[in-house]
This record gives sequence, structure tokens and C-alpha cells, in this order.
Amino acid sequence: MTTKKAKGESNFSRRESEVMDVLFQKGSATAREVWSALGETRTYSTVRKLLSILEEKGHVTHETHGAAFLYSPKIKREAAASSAIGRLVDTFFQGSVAGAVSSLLGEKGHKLSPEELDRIGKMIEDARNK
Amino acid sequence: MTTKKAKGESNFSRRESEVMDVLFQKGSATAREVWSALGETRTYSTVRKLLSILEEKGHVTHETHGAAFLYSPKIKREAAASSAIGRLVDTFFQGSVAGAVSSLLGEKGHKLSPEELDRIGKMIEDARNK
DNA sequence: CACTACGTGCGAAAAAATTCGCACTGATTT
DNA sequence: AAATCAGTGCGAATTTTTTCGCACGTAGTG
Repeated sequence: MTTKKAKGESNFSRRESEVMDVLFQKGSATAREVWSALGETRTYSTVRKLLSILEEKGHVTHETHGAAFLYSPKIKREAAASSAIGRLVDTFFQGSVAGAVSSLLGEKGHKLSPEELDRIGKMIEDARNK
Repeated sequence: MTTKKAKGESNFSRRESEVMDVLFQKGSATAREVWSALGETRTYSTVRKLLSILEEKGHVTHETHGAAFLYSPKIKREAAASSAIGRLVDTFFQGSVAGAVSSLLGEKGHKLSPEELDRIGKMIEDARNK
């Protein structure tokens, strides 16, 4: 089983994912914050529109925080993450987790602190004795 | 440094990445094969158009194979993969490879064969003594 | 109060991405 | 040769995305 699109896949358009990224990273943010985070390369108005569309589509919620709206992603970061990473592993590594890890280590390997390596090593251990 | 879009990022549109996925998985394929792989949910004509657009944009090449065109991705699978995985790690795990690996193990952990775990473990070792 | 600074909503223009149909070509089959 | 099948190229209609501008509302300040 290597390919499956079925599920309730998110499926964001270009700009949409840009703002979702910001939201995932910040946890939540006002329209203006998202706008800045995006490099103010578009209009503030544009960003607001995106946000409201995203909300309309059910990917985001807002709550009034003071005067402005504070937006936050509706799906949990983890859900989105594992869904995304799973899909990626499928399409690029034929479902092989090892392959993905290998690429991960190769890419940023030199940046990995010993601590991180330890943590990962421990995770492997845990997975093994289960 | 957690966010960076700069580079020569691929940036595919929805349908475009669908056909790229097929190409990455199969290595190369004719228009008709891509069409089937896509579930024939659109018209064969549509798929061909996508392919030619992709080629025009430089993401794909074709060589005449018998009567039909045999398309294949121009960027190496690895390049595309590590770029994609890197971006994913940045946006969902704040650049933490360990976090990504954790998610990976959690997701498909139960499916991992001891062999795969060993392979991964070995990779960690190698990365450590470097 | 008048003015300024920020926020939201909404409609719609502009640009991109998607989807097809139609014309033509080269084999193959009858 | 005529009919048929499988491919390609290309123009263009449709849909979606993206981007803004304009109208309006609220709070703070001189």
C-alpha cells in the first residue's frame, strides 16, 4: 500500500499553505502578524481575505482577541504533520521510513547536535523493545 | 533559521504535484500510464496537457518511446525529496529532525520491521561518529 | 468633536490553474 | 484503400486562486 489520497486530506492551495504554515509555526496569530510573517509581500487586505477563506473552508477558527481576530489552525499541528509526513514518505520513499530518515540525516546531519542524535537513538531503542 | 522559501523551490500546483508524484513513483511513464495511475478521474487529454505544461516549465522531459512519449522527472527524486522533507521539518517541527523522526516512528512504528529499525539505528551511529 | 490608527466585511477584477475538444498523424487491421 | 486505434499539438472555455479597494465600525487623542 503505497498510494492513497482518499482520507480527509487537507489540500491547500499555494497561498493558503503559506498562511497555514505561519499559523502552525506560531500556533495562532492575528491577520497582521500573519501578514508580517509573510514578508508583507502582498497587501494586508489580501492576507485577511485568505484567512477568512481558510476559515470558511473550515481549516481555521478565530476568536476575538481584544479588537482583532486571533486565528488558529483547526486541525492540530500533529495531525497535519503526520499526515503530511506520511504522504511524503509514500511518494518519495515508497513508504520506507528508513529511507526518509536517511534523507533527513543526510540533509541536516551536520547540524544535528549530539543531544538530538541521542534522542533519536533512544526513540529507535524504544520502538525496538515494543 | 526556521523559515526559508528562497531557493529554487519547485512549487507545484495541485494537479501538477499529482502527476509529479506518479512520475516520481514510477520513475517514468507515458501519458496514458499517468492517466491510469491518477484513477482516470479526468480526461486523458487533460493529463497530457498537464504533462506538457510540466515539461514547458522544465520539471519534466520526454523521449519518444515507440509511438508515445515517455515522460520522466527532470529533477532527481532525491533532490525533490530532501527539499520537500526539509521544508516539512521546518514548518511542522521547527527544524527539529528528532521531532520529525519521532512522528515518523509514531505513525508507522508498528509496521516497522526489525530490519528497518536496525538500518535506522546504524544510520544514527554513523552520523554520531563523524 | 474631528482626526487618526486599526480592524472587519464584501464585491469583484485579474491572474492562474484545470479541463477539454478538435484537427492531424502514423500504424494496424479488415 | 478504408476504417480504426492510439498519440500529439494547440486553442480556448471554465474554474479556482489571488489580490485589492472601498465602505464602515471602534477606540484613543488633542
